[in-house]
Amino acid sequence: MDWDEYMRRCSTKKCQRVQVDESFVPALQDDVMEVEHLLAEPRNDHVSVDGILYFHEENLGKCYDIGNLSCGFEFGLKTNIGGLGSPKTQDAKDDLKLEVLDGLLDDVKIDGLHATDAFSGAYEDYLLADFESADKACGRKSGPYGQSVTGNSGSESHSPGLSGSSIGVGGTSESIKQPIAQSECSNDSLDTRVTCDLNGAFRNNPCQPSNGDHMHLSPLDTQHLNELDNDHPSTGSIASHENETVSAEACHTAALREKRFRRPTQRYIEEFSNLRSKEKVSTAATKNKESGTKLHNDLHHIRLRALRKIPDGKTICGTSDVAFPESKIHSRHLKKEELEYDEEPFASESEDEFVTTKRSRKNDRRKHQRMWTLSEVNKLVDGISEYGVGRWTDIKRVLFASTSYRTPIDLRDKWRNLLRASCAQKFNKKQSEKQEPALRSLPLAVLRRVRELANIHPYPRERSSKKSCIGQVGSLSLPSQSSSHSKRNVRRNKCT
DNA sequence: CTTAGGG
DNA sequence: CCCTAAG
Repeated sequence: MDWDEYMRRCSTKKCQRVQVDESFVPALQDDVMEVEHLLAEPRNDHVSVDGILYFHEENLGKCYDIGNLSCGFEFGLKTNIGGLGSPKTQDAKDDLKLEVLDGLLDDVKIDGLHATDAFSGAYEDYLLADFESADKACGRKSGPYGQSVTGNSGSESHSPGLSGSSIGVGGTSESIKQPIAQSECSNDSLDTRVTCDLNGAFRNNPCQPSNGDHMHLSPLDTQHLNELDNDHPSTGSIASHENETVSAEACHTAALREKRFRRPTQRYIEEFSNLRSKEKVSTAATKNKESGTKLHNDLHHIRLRALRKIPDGKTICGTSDVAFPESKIHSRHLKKEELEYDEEPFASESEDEFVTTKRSRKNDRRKHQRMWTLSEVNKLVDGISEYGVGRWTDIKRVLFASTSYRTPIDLRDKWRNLLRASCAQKFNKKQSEKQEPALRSLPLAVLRRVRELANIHPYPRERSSKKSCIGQVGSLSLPSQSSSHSKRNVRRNKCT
């Protein structure tokens, strides 16, 4: 009954690509039971959309059940929202529904992957990156989100059992590899390709005419998809979609149009990701944010992919420096970003979204320098006071989990600089009033905390030069950890 | 892999 | 911020 919970789960499972299948069923057993009830033949213990859609495809005569299923979803959502008594019933419902669909979509993806190991890598990425946009492409012009799902499942869920059908999948995978190879513009090509596939599936699917059954998904989801797209919040177009039943031809022509001029530029990609991360912070309802984050991450993924395909950073086309601030091709960084990209939820500290790109392109080591904000410094200091100096990885994991930049090394460097700054300030204050540029924006509160911590956790080697500083600061409650005791001892004491 | 230290 | 050496 807990649909809210269910949908939340659906959307949060998004990134855990493989696990979804296992955890899906047990976690949501109660809810799933309803679905099963609606279906005439629940498919083993694997009750995901895949099963549903597969069923939908194979049992042509029972499309009605799908309609029922949709109704079931609708009903559940409605009742749920009603219970909440939210004034924004429509919007909320919209969100929730999208999340459901989103989660379901992911399941479809996963099943497709299971079915086709051969190209799982490319395929997975492709799906993750472009599934939504593809659906958008079709959904916006043609309507039912459900159609998109159906189409995809038609080409994918076939493969495991049926011998001949794997051709379709193979074809798909083949066609996607090429766009990916085109690196930066992969988004575009993939979109159109997927759209085509979808259309093919539609046309071949005898159930297609019956899509009026779950047509009621269309208007709202269309709207939502447009919002997701968020480039053009097409409020007007929704009305036009409202009452018309879109035909398959319409979808087809729409797809063709998409193919012709939908070409996301790099600027689009970048703006998109930035916008996403910014807006999510301020406006977005919490429900929406998973989807948005995913989209954002997808874009990020695309970018990474694009970067990887290019042998040398310099060969990226001219605008790349603007589009990809962190486009320095450095294996270490790529690896790191890739590792952490999925835990990068629209950096809640996107205040510091700007990257200081003052230095330009060439042979510049500090290509993506990011200014440390006050909040970051505070977090760092907190972390140090909690974990001690030297546990940079821990600090990063706990306090900087949301900021994928800022490696543990960065934290350490920053701390080093902070120490230096605090020392310098002390020093300068004593000597003269002239301030070092380093501590211009450093509030005294932070400075004091830094100094305290500097007393408690002497920093390696810095001590020699620092000792003079902190010695003057006054030994707060330090017995005598001065010289002979190395910092290691201090740390060990703290640990144990 | 993580940290320290130096550039 | 980057690189390298050391544990």
